[in-house]
Amino acid sequence: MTEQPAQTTTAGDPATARGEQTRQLIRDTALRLFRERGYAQTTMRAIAQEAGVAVGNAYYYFGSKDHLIQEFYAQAQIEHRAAAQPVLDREEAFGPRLAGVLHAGIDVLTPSHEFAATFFKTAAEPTSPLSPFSAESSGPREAAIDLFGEVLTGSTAKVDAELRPQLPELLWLAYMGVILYWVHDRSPGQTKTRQLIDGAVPLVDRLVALSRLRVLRPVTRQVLDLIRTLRH
Amino acid sequence: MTEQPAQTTTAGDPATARGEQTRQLIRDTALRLFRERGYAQTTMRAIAQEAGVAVGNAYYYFGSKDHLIQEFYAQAQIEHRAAAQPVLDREEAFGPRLAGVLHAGIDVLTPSHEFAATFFKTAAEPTSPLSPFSAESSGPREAAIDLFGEVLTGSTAKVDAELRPQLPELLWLAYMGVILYWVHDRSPGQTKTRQLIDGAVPLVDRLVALSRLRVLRPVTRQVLDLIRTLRH
DNA sequence: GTCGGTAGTTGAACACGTTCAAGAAGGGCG
DNA sequence: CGCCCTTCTTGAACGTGTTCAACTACCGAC
Repeated sequence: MTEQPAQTTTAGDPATARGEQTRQLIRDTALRLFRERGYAQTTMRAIAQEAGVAVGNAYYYFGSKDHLIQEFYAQAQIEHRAAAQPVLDREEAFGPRLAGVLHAGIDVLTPSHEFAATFFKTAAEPTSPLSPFSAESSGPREAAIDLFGEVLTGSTAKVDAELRPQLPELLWLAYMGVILYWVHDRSPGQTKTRQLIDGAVPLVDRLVALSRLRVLRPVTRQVLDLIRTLRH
Repeated sequence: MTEQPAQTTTAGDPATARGEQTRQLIRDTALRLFRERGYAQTTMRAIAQEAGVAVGNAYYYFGSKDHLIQEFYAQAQIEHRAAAQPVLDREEAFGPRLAGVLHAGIDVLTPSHEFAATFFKTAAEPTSPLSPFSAESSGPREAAIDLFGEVLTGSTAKVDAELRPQLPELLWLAYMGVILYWVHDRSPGQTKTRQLIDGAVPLVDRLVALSRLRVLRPVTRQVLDLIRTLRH
């Protein structure tokens, strides 16, 4: 609450300084209210009032209510990366690394399960900047794909040479599938999602290993060709 | 436009007669405007005005604007069924039957591509009655699953006995995946989606055939166990 | 210090989805 | 014909996300 005239955050912050505090204040207030009351129940007026600013001020920093969700995205991605670090340090085999990173992602999201469920509708709209496939989301998305790249590069797994460059993105896609399941998961504590991860990872692991077999080469190539055709 | 006091539609219509005409008028007007202007751009006031009724009247028949989408669902499912019939009559092999039914589904949806893209956001919300997984959508959903059941039962394909009962629902799930891709497909005429179908069907076909091999039995069983655990 | 311009801030106003108290229409029954 | 009850219809009013013209705070230039 006390005045903080000097920039105390990391030096060289590229953001223009003046409104940065207000921006963060609005963002933090919004994310807190989203968690407390849910997305639909949190009005822009409530966010503004709670943050002690005018409604229009929130719109100066965030183009719409939806854009506040993108802040949630970015933060979740950062926390996911941090939560995954111990796993990447500890595990060497591909399977445990993948499982660990997937579990870490769900760990991070769990406190926001109810809230996330309601807001994922916005993310699903293709034209929305909130879509995980959109250009506006490319930052967090690429960071996430890189994370799955690390799952791979740090592991002892031997992967088909053609498959390898595609695999991080495919694993990210699988992660999106896990999240889609998680969002719909009404089991207590989302236990089912954990079972999905533990059940699917060994299958993926086996599939990746099989992709190197000579007999399966044609199939592998067929699948990869299809994927290359389909991705943008 | 002329008065039509007597019930001229199929006799024994279970709906209460009085407001049925109004209901259909509102529904048809809404679906037309959705196609013409898009979902977000069509206001409830516009629907009411165009249909010549009061705004509140639309809410007497449809709980919300979203509920009008469910009408679209139902209609699309019926048209899909009809469009699939020739394929089911003509083809015998599993692959062509599946491909034909998938293409028929996209055929039916194509005129509404833009509109569908915007409204799928609502469908993605788990708590929404519009979710394809929701109880309220069980009618169209089960009809769709049955359609894929017909793809299977009418075909000459030999399927693993354990897999068979699960397969229709899995094929429907794959169809949902195709639609998800189609919604995001920005290629002219959604050509990419057609390529997805033509590329993925042979793989599914091969996979289904392989499921019977003794060597792959453990994997098949593992996958089926996982699915059984996960579905509700 | 004063001026000018940019960055930041305000809150009333707008369009929308939705609700609801009030009423109209219709039909069965005496 | 008059009565009552259900079904249907109305449109003003509410709360929401969003916009925007006006205003204020700050900072460098002279």
